[in-house]
Amino acid sequence: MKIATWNVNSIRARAERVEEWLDRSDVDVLAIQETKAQEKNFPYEIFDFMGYEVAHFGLSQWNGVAIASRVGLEDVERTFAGQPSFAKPGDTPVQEARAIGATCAGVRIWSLYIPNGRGLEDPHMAYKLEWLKELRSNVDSWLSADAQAQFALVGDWNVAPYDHDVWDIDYFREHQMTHVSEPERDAFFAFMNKSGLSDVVRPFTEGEYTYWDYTKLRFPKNEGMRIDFQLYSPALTQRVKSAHIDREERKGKGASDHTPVVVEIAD
DNA sequence: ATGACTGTTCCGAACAGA
Repeated sequence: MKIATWNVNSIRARAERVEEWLDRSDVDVLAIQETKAQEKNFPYEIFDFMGYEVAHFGLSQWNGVAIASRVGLEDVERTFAGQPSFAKPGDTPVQEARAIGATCAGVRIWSLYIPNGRGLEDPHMAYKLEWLKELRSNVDSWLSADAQAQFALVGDWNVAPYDHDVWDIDYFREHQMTHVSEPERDAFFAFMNKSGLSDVVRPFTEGEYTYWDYTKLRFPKNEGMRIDFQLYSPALTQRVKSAHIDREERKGKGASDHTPVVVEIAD
């Protein structure tokens, strides 16, 4: 079984590319982030046509996550327990469309779009860190209920865990950029070090990126970042056969700025 | 080429991404 995650940066703008990619990638489950669509605008027909069931969670033109599967799609959950809300001062707090879970062929899949911290001192950074903390508390409760649980947390984590996960760490430090700060990295590594999950893609793809900014010719120069991950529970990690990052999909006109990350597990 | 982006909203400037 193949499980993929892909931040598509608008499902409507990317409809044709998503359909073509599903056709050639032969994945069984695709976790999607940044659909940028409300429910009524989601192009369900693409997935019907390609033989996938799909569950979407979208509240506005921002965020939006989905899971498409051709091996079953059960027990869909929108938001995780205790998922933090965000509100601008004076506005009503809202749980944003950043997490959707479903069980596909016995594997619990979560498609996740971790908040962008925006700036090291920005209120969104505290939101991001709290969001990761609450997510990990769910992981701990799932594993304490069943140490053999098979689940996958996949998506756009908006964290570059190691210095070599960005093209030039000095550039990031000089510009006081997010994604590489110690608190963000601590929050990310806690999923491995404290909760026992595994980044199952890195061993097969070290040195590769998953994202390249549209500006400044970042892709042709291969000035990218590794920020999209698949983190698996211990029992699911045992089933991993291989993984790859589909750099080809970033090429050409009309590509997303992120590219798909694919894992194959034993049936 | 001495700079070079993409998307949504409801028609053009604001916002967001990272």
